[in-house]
Amino acid sequence: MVKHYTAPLDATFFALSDPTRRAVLARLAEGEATVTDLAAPFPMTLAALTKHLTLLERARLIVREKTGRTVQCRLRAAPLKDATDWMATYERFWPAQFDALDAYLAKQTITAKEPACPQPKPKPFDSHGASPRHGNASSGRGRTRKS
Amino acid sequence: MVKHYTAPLDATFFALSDPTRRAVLARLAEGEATVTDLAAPFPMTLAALTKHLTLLERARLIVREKTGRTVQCRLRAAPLKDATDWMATYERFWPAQFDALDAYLAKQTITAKEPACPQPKPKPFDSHGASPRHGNASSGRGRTRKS
DNA sequence: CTTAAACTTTACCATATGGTAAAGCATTAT
DNA sequence: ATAATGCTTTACCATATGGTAAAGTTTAAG
Repeated sequence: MVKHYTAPLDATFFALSDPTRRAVLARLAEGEATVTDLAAPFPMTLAALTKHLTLLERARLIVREKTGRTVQCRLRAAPLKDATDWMATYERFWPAQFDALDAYLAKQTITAKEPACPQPKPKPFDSHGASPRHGNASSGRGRTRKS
Repeated sequence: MVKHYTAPLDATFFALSDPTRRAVLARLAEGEATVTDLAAPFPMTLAALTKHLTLLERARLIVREKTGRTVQCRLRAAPLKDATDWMATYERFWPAQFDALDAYLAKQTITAKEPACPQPKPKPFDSHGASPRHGNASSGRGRTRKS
């Protein structure tokens, strides 16, 4: 019944590939909640949500703890770090951007007289015409409703 | 036949949930390659790999361009930025960590004499070993706090 | 012209999702 | 004791994966 994942990242990325599950994580980021609480916003049965929770738990993104009749769910975001680390490997292929470190170094370069270090300009490999969008990028949070 | 994704992130994360596809991206990070080149390391038919490539293309993580008889595939990592941005929302729930900026500041504080310059690591790609377990210490991106 | 290469497409399969409905099971109210 | 809560589990379905084998298509060689 349960797919055999060859690597933890398989489960992590798969768990994140569903909008309902991402919304559940977003909700849990605000604090633990019961299964019924989590199910409330969605147009699906409790049974369906239980399945999603099982997947999230398998990916170690949440933990469920039964307390009497209810079940408290809590976020466990550690796997997200590994996933982010993996993606960071491809950072130099992203469209141009600035983050805290870039800003920090840029500031150093500008204010400080010393030309810090020759910035390793991310080799433009291709610059794939993608627009140099900056800011957010449609982050999750907004529970993408599926109906 | 093709699943209808409610959001781009669905396709991105799903594409990343398979070790073969992650290995393909790793290979493409070293430069474009033909379908046959990409298929070589895997114990599966070309037809099977074509399916993976179709999924990757659907997620806009690669582009295929037919040149004569062969098809060149190129990486398009832009979607990874959106995915990373989404995960960054949960950074405060990660276990204690150090990223490039932390390391930089720590170094400044501890050995204030060092010629501060976060070296761009050589980027050790796990050659499509399907197990991207490189313990990369989170490369620093992540600080992408919007707002 | 004929054949081989390099892919893609088309059946076909087995399994996992994503859902629902209904039955189970503790636990808590009444 | 009985009924209602809060989940989970068990069929059951439809669809998408992940693969294979075999046929189809271009394009390049001989």
